[in-house]
Amino acid sequence: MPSPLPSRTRGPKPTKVDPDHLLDAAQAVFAEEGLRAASLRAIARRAGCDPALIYYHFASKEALFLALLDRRFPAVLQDMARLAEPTDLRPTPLRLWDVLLIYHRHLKDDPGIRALIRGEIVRGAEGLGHLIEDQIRPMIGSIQRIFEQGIARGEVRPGVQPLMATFFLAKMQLEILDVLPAVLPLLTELPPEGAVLTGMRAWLEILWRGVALDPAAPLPTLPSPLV
Amino acid sequence: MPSPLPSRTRGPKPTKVDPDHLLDAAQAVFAEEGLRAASLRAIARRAGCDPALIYYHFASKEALFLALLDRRFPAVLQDMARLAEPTDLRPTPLRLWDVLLIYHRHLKDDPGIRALIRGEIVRGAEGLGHLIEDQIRPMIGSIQRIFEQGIARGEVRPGVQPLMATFFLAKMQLEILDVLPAVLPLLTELPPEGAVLTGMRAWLEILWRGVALDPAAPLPTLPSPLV
DNA sequence: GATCCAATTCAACAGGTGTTGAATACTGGT
DNA sequence: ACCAGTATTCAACACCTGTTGAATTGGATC
Repeated sequence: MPSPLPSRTRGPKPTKVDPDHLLDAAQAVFAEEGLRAASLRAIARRAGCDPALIYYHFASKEALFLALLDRRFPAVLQDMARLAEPTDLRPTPLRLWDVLLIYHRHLKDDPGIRALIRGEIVRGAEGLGHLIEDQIRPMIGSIQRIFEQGIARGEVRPGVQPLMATFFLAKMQLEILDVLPAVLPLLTELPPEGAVLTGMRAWLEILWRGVALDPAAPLPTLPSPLV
Repeated sequence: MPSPLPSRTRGPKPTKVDPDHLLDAAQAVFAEEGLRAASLRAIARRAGCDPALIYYHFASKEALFLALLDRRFPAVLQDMARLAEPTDLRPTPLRLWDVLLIYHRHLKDDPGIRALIRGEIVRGAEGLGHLIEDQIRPMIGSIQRIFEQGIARGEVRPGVQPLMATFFLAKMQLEILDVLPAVLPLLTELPPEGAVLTGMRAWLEILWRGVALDPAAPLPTLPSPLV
């Protein structure tokens, strides 16, 4: 026995750890710990592999995070773009409600990405330039267009600035998804379960009355999200 | 010369480093780096002293942060309580505008505290219990009362839920202070200087029309903040 | 002048971080 | 049977973190 101990743990596993599985783990850890506090070791532990393996699939921690975003954003962007098509002639409040539903559908379970859109995108993370250009700006453009079409169709007050309204609509929805379920039970006796949906309806009602040309007109019934 | 070198750097400085100066430095670093990333070494560097000195005045990093909050909150709370007194018979939109102005005045230069109110308060930081009980809950209560009084006075729609409206009003103001100056130049050619005030006015206009009993009534002129 | 205390720094600790180079094992092709 | 390539781990690097105990100094008090 010349060699001290032939270790048997190295080499490929019976079932490969594909990059998508790593992204799942990363998403979960980012969600729990926050962006900065999430460590590669924690992510690797979650994925059941060694931290070094992450570097086999991704160039760095930042690249891992960017890959996470690149996986999620296109679907949101696409949904939003479809919603903004001028051939959609439904009442504007219904379309705005759909904006909220799209966020709800795609971002409900991904606080990491919400945190990014929320603010992390502003300061730092140099590699984000392409994301802002390719995904976020068009997404905002889509919502903005819904407001513009609403003005043209005589449903929205002409005094409303579409970009501001977009900012308000989207930002608040992120807050509703993020903190309302945590904050509402702190302030009332309400259970957190219905908090998000309650908040969304209350928000759209106030926002719509705020921007509508005829605020006295009744809101159409807002369908619940499909679960 | 028996001793190698009698160091002359130790001992009290000619001018004492008082705890308030440490808090100033801490606030600045928390603002720039974010809560988690702000290191005691960076704070000490900013304050021009050794990291260990921080432990002479504060028990831990968390205690330092809590002291920072305890220094800022009472003034906000007091302003808000005064504003909510039922003897204030000015039009409700003017009072809501004052809510925004109070946030603007006290939190404009303190992103660390804004970040805390925004979300950090939810997850983690065990020592925050007393703050929520003593400062934040009464603060929210004050705003809520303004809405309730507005309903009683026939200015606000009775359908409006005061707590939800409070959440929307305050949350959005934090977003306006926080990200609007950074995000607006990214999306338009507008300079960041006027972004906050423009955003605040646009926000109050939409929110007020959204909650007013008579949304057609014109907004009173909103005074600019005193700088 | 000796003594005490408050204020400050130094040097180190233990632990965590992102990252890398080398070693290893399995698989498929020739 | 060899070889190449792919996927995986190990062990270490340099650095940063919050925190602490001991050492030091200056001023006030006795």
